[in-house]
Amino acid sequence: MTASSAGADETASTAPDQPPARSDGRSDFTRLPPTIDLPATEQAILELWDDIDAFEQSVQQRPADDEYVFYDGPPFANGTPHYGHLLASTTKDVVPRYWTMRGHRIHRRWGWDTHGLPVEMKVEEALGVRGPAEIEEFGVAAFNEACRALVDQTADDWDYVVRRLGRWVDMDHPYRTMDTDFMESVWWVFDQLWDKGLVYRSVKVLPYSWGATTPLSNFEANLDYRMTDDPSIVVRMPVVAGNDTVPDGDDLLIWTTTPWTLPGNLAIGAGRDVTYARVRVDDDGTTRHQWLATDLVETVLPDGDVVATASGADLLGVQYQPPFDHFGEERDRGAFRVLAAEEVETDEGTGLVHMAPAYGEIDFLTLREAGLDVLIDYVDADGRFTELVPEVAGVNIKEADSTLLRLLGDAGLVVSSGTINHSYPFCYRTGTPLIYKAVPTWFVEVTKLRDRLVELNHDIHWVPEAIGEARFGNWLEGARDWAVSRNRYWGSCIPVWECEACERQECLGSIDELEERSGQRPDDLHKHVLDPITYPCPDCDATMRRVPEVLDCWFESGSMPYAQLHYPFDNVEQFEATFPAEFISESLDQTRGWFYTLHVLSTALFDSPSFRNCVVSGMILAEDGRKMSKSLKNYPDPGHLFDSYGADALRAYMMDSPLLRAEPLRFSEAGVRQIVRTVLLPLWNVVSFFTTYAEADGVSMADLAEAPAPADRPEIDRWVLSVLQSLVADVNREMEGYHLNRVVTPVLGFIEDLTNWYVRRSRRRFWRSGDVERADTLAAFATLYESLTTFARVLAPVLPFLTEHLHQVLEVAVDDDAPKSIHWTDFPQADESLIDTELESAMATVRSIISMGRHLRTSNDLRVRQPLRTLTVITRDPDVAAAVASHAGLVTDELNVREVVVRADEGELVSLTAKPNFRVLGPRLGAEMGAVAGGVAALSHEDLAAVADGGTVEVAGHELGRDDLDLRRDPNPGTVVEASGPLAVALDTTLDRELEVEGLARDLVSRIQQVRRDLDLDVSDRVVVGWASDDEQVREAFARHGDQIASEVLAVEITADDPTADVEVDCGVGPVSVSVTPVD
RNA sequence: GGGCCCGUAGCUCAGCUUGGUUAGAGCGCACCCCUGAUAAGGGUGAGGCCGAUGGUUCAAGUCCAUCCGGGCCCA
Repeated sequence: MTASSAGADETASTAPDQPPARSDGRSDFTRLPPTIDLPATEQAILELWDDIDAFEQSVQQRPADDEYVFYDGPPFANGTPHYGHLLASTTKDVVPRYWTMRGHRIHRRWGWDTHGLPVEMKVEEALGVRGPAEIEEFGVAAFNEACRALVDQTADDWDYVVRRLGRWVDMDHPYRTMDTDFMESVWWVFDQLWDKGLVYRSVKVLPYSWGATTPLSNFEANLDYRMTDDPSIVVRMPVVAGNDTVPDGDDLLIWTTTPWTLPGNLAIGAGRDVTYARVRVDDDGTTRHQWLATDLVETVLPDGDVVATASGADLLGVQYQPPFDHFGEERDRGAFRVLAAEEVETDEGTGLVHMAPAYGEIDFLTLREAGLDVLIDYVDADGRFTELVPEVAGVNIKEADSTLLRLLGDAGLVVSSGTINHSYPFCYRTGTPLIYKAVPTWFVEVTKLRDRLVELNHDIHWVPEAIGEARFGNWLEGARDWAVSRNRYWGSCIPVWECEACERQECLGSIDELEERSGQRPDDLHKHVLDPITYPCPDCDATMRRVPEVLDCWFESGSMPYAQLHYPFDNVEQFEATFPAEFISESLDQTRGWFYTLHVLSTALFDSPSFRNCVVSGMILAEDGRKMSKSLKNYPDPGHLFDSYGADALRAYMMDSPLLRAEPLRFSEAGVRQIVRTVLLPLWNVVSFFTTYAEADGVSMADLAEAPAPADRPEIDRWVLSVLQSLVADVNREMEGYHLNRVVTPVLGFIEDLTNWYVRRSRRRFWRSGDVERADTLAAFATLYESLTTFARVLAPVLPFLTEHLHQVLEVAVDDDAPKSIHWTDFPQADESLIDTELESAMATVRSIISMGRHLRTSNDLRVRQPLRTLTVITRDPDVAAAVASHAGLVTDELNVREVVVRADEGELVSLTAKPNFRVLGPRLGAEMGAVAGGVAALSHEDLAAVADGGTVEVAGHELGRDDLDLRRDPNPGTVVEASGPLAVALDTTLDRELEVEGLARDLVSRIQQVRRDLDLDVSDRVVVGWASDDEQVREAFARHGDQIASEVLAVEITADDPTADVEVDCGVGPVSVSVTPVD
């Protein structure tokens, strides 16, 4: 796959009409075909990297004392990689590759998130056990070992994909959250929080399955929603201590679908801003006044009369009589009052919310917010009422509904009663209805850290910036305490031991501490190993047992900076030298995930952020705008993309997308294909072009070394080198700012400049048989060589494969001292001395003139081969005039005109018109803008010409100068003129015999070249051309332009009236035949 | 329900921070050119009530409000 100089010998050409090369005439380069099999090339590069140990070397070659720290955010070790992972892996590869090339040593250690519910669920499925009860019956030890085995076996899929993508990361020495060292550090982290008083145990209202006698995760709770019938009742609660708005004896109406929670009612929630109505109802001769949200009067009390309204705020504090009076003593602690609740809905129910804090999270939080630290839980683990509610003690809560309803009815409290058919969660394992129930839970007191979290967030450079301010910042400001315990099995354990008798609690921070207490030193810290380890209570000598919960696996992810190094038990110096990380990157969904937990833990432990730069990427959607879905098959298989287009294309496609601005991308295979067509193939074509002519011309590295210095090269060379150096400066600036999405677009622009302008304009200079100076040829080769090698390095982080291939072909193959991989080289730094902004802008002007000239040719049906006399550029802008003057040859050549002239006055070709410069005049004129705009439109060409020359004109009482107007040039009717901005170009379309014959000569060249191609001649083969024609113009063309034709088609001789001329060619004139015979 | 984000040409996206009157690019499409990069290359053209409505302003794709559709996270 790499070019070797050995194969170049036999094809070196020695053109007879050229001075001998100063080298031995042999090229160091071997011609490469214009087509390339990108996937196959990438495979070969992968092997090359293995052979030279490219990744490891790229790290080791950089100084150990100049480390750049990157943290890998671990993927869950289950399932196979999807596009989100490919995106993350690309970002996590591009940035470290760049900073490596900038001279830093970057260890890139892969991480595996091994714990948590997804793994457990998979194992449950595989083992055929479902839910906690069955797991415990099956045996926690066996279950956990099955989880461990599953994690071990998922690594292989990843290995292939990550390698194929070209990501350099050490997967042989990953950190894994299930390794004992990692888990011990997690203990240490937890113990630090404990010592700082940031850990407490409280309760959290969770989905609970009485069938499985266990709380479930939200994920599990969502697994089995069913439509089901439940009671739907409205109950009145009489006011016993009202206020100015709500008199004693009025009723507050609440609605519930869970009558079993009514005995637990401790408060009623009202929305402060909700409007409530006092409704008079006459029922069986009794008149009642009942309160509910105004919006719901129609629905709940259609026969009532609204007699008053009040806002929710007016209801607060009103005391009422609960429907079951088992916990009356709670009134002294603030219960049975109307409290302010958030998010009160008024589209169903009554707008007054029944609150049973043990059985609803909102209820719990609302009461706590109001300072009511009360919790009544009368439901046992099996879902039965306890003795706290004697009427139904021992009865399943759902089955008690009818009894409770009857009791309420007897008490005259039921306002309405019916059933509702709604979606309700069921236990995915036992099929029993889920309830919400307060469960003991461990918390980290994040609220105490909140201010510091917000402050330290200001030290983090977020890309895009708004994420840090808005999304993450808001989240931090609203942070609540973090529930870190899970009632599960496969995870790090909460390292708290508790005395059975006296409830003494001890948090252990290391295995050493465990050994001190218990005399045991386990080599594994999973639940099934730890739970049997007990020790006597230092206070009362009873047994200390570990609390049963495991840790939220996000706690481990957030502990990763410490735990991956087994800090503080090992690597203390290394940790201190490398914390916090320079760079991390994940997608938007990690705002509340990894980004958050990293930040919370490092703030708590070290009062520091844990990362300095964070690139947040968007979510990848399928092409139809929906989520990528395996069942819908609405996205291409990554393997198919690798095989069809290669990893470089996929990488560049993702980098050059809204994803790097944290916006969603509709993933499209066509987009990947487009990268191949617009980036990879054109770039490769240039390489092929270079090697083809370097070989044909026998250009060697020694020759390139003799090329003129850049400052002494032709303008087109200096231009492309200037553009390239500007690009280098831009790319460095954007990479330093982590704006990865701003890298590919300017790169595309350079490819356009290089291929469609530099190579196209310079093509003849590479062709030694042409009539060009040796120095000029070498300047062109050297410029193109330098451009390609520099450009390859600029692109190396994004396109590691193709650029490596270029490096091998253009550098390694010709220079024994070249670094063996492009990824071992240094990233280019802009050479300011090569940047000539005036030249760049002059060239841009000239290109725009040429583009306008082409337009004129097209619209007047004049083929480019037909020479024309004159192109006139009309401009009053001295910069434009200067640009044309210094590039006149370029314009005449590109547009095939004899001369280009510049003039300032528009004459009869163009009329000046103007629009107001709104940006300038708007603020000055305000409402008069409209009148002035009308006046400006009516200005004459002469008025405007005066303004264009620096004068002024009065419009609607305002003096307007050149900066106040936006001058345009409109072609006058009947002219061949194109106008844009400060200039116009006019084409003289007059043809005469001389021009026509010259055009014909060019056509003849083109036709003869086609014959050469048909004969499969090599680009440097010499020929004898014969021709025969009676056409007068043809004879004249050969007579007057024969030398030129011969030179163009490499004819050593042209024979007129050749009887062997038998190839008919069509030049739009009389019949012509030619013959082309190679000579050797 | 809340926070953040997206909605511009058939498709994928610029432009929105800092409002300025002719809204750009690429792909696709149509037509043309070139034929010594050739299973390439170049040019030209058609194609848009800038998600909707209301507001601010001399002026709104751009700012504000509401709504609709989609996404992520949270409830």
